[in-house]
Order: sequence, then C-alpha cells, then structure tokens
Amino acid sequence: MEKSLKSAEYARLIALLVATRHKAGIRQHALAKKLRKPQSFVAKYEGGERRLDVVEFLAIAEALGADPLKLLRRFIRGKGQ
Amino acid sequence: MEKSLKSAEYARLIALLVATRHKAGIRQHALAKKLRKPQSFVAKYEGGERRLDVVEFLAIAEALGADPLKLLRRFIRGKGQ
DNA sequence: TTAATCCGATCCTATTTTGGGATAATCCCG
DNA sequence: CGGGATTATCCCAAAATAGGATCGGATTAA
Repeated sequence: MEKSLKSAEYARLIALLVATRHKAGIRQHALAKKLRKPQSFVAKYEGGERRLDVVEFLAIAEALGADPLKLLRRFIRGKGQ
Repeated sequence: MEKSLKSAEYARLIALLVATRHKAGIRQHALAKKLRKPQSFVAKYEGGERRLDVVEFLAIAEALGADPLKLLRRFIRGKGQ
C-alpha cells in the first residue's frame, strides 16, 4: 500500500467528491458550514492537501445529499481503467 | 463534523475491521505484509491511534478478502444505535 | 523450569500533516 | 472594467504519523 494522498487513486476519489458537489450546486463555504468546518478545510481536501478518513467521507457525502455507498461503488468501479 | 479518530463512529469502524481480520484468521503481521507496512501500522489503526482514509480502507478490506462495499454497508447500517 | 516463539501493544522521536483565520488569487456577471 | 462571490494559498504552532525496537503476556517445546 502506497501513500494515499498523492496517489492517482486518491485524486479520483477527490474528483468524484468535487463533481458531486458541483452537481449539487453547493459552494465550498456552504458545505463547510454544514460540516462545521472552515472553508479552507474543504479547499484543502479538494486540493489534495489533506486526507479524508472514512468517517469524514461519509459525513461529506451526506452533506452533499449523495449516497455514500453509491459514491464508493462508482469509485471502485473506476479502478483499473 | 467532529474529530473522527476518537469518535464512537470510528471505534465501530475499527471494530468491524478487527472482527473481519479475526474471522479471516489473519495476524497483524501477515496483514501488514500484504499491505507492505510494518506490524505497528496495523496495531495503530486497530488501536485507534491512526486514522484510515478511504483508499486505505479499501486496501485493507481487500487484503482481508472482504468486500469493501459490504463492510461499509454494515458500518452505515449500524449507525444511530 | 527455562527457553524459544508468536502475537499484539507501546515506546521513541524525527518527520509530516493538520487547523483555521487571514489574505491572495480567480472567477463571473452586469 | 467593477466588485462581490468563490476558491486557493499562507503561516506556523500544534497534532499526528512512520516504523524499527522493545515490552509483556500467552503458548509450546525441550
């Protein structure tokens, strides 16, 4: 297992979250507010400056109105391609 | 969103991974080897000393021969109790 | 009993990452 | 352009992490 943060894998995960946020029409600041975090928190994980753990991922997916399981499924499906 | 690491949420996630490892009859050292990490890596995340990000979670589930989606589903279902 | 393993938890500390307010840079629309 | 909205970056003290070494308990062998 390589370091996650700078991996292509991780970049895909982030891209998925960013795309989901865009589709939901939610701004970083608004998402951050839902999460009770500063906007820089969102900017950092979206920019690959900070790792997201599993629990955080779930909280973010929910805040975006997305189904965490579907997101993860899409992520897994996108492997190897 | 509270800090993940010491949360009850996180404890449940870890418990799930530990139980899965036990059922699979795999030792920390063996799992660590599959992950190309030292045994202390496994001991730490199982002991709640270290956060697991999504990519790591997937790698661990696979190394344990478990379906990551099923694991996550069980985790999510166990919420709110 | 003593020794040898095995297993997992803990130690140590240099290195890396993170928190979050402030500020800078971009974007976008009129 | 103007300038508000949105996102990215800065700063750096504090917190988290890496991973080899070591510890202690449990089990087994000699």
